[in-house]
Amino acid sequence: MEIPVTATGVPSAVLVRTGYTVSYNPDWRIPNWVAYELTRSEASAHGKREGGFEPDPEVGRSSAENNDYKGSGYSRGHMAPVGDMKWSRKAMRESFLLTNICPQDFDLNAGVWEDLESALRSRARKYGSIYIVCGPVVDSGYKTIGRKRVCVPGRFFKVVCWQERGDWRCKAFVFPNRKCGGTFHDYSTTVDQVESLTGHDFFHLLPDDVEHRIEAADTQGRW
DNA sequence: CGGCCCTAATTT
DNA sequence: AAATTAGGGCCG
Repeated sequence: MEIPVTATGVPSAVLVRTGYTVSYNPDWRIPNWVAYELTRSEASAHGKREGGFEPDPEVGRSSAENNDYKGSGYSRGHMAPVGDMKWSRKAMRESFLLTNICPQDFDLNAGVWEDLESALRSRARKYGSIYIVCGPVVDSGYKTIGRKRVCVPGRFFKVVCWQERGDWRCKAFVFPNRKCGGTFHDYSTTVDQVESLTGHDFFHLLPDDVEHRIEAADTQGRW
């Protein structure tokens, strides 16, 4: 359900992990998207943050390295967050692979981005499984950092869908890659808009009429 | 405070 | 060289 159809013409190596699936872009050295289902029990797990950032051996030389991020002015921002992987030590460890990481502004990472992650865990605990996809929005002429020329995204998206009282619902967000004021609600948009920005097709397993209806609707304020 | 990170120093 | 420890900054 959560696995998108990747935009055509975009380099992609799909890697299936314990807690998430990633479409890795070997040219950009960052993911195209990261997708996973977050269940009620997974979102209820808690424990010590454990693990360290490391290159992904599964993609060989195309992996970003820690040196690329060092002193770059950007943090190593998780796409599938550690906080959503605490139900398994292996899943937690795998979340630190640099194929799951993007150069992200420090204050965005620790600010509204983290806030949204936390809010989604709450929703999963309250309503059951939710399906989460997130990743970068890369503009032409993007900046890079490090020897491996790791792409610095201009924006980040996060789209989610879930079933509530028998109805499918979804929400979408886009954040600029810098300190974002306000709350994550201020960055709400439509799934259609994110599809337009990225070229990916989200939640394509939904019945066509449902997909068409809810992905066009801006659901701001309606959780 | 706990959570997202960072760097430097120290140990092995 | 690699792992661990200690300390710092920012956010909500």
